[in-house]
Amino acid sequence: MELVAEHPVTITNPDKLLWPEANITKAGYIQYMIEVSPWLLPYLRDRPLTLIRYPHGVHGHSFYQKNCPTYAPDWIRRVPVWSDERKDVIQYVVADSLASLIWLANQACLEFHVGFTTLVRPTQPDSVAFDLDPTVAGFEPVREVALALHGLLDRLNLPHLPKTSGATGLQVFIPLQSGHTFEQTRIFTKAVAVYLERQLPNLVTLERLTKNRGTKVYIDFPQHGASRTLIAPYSCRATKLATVSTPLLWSELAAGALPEQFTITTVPPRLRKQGDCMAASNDLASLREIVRFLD
DNA sequence: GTTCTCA
DNA sequence: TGAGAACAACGCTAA
DNA sequence: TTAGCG
Ligand SMILES: [Mn+2]
Ligand SMILES: [Mn+2]
Repeated sequence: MELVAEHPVTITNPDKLLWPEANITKAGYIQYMIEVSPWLLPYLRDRPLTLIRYPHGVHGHSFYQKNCPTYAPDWIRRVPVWSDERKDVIQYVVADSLASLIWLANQACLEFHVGFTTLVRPTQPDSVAFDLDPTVAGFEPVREVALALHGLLDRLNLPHLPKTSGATGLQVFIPLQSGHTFEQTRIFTKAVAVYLERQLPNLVTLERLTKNRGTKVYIDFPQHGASRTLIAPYSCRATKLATVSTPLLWSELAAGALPEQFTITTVPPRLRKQGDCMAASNDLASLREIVRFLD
């Protein structure tokens, strides 16, 4: 089976079930990519990809892939990035077209993870994210912590919005003006996390050891770092329900939205009807004043 | 999913 | 001819 | 330094 976008792509095993419980085949996954590409591609632009591949579906063996396979067609964009530890360059894939998305989907890349910088300004984070991870099943504590964080960021007059991770937690993003450093964002994220832990001691933990977290929500503020990544907005997750990392309105979160409501099936019609609430706001934050005060 | 290597 | 392996890796932070 | 984490 062959699909033609900017380039022709041969689809192998289009009927293979990648998400059996959700009844999503590879062809269905590619259809999702085609439908959401206008909203997904902007979040992948100029960002080296960390991919997670599931060649035999979400229940099969998986592996991370950073280096672009040598057999990829030459129109797949590769960007060399030096890796200190490996003492070599990694040829990262950067998705710059629908055809790239389709080719990666055929490779069973189910998850697309990206960092906080782009190739345009590789040392400057263009957003801050608070990663809220529940320790035990149940979304209500996550919602409660997120809404408290919302109140705080509102009082600081910083633009921000939530997105489901597609797994069990939530991320709160602050889009930044250009010119910030990771040193500044580290000071800020840590101060906010410590503040929330004090404000909600029964609900929030900053404890690194899982066994010491009890049933609290872990504010994973170290996840905001130079070489760290988070699931990209509108990327699928390798979950039973084929959930999607989905930006939400605060009103939706306050009204009881749940991560499992946003899936490969529900997200395309949502985007067609309501558009992308993350793209809708173009307000950028400056942390300079707050960081100067904290420092 | 695809390629490569070793039986 | 076919089975099996490889396909990432690092900063953070507490101890 | 390393251990444990994501
Ligand atoms: Mn998370
Ligand atoms: Mn996390």
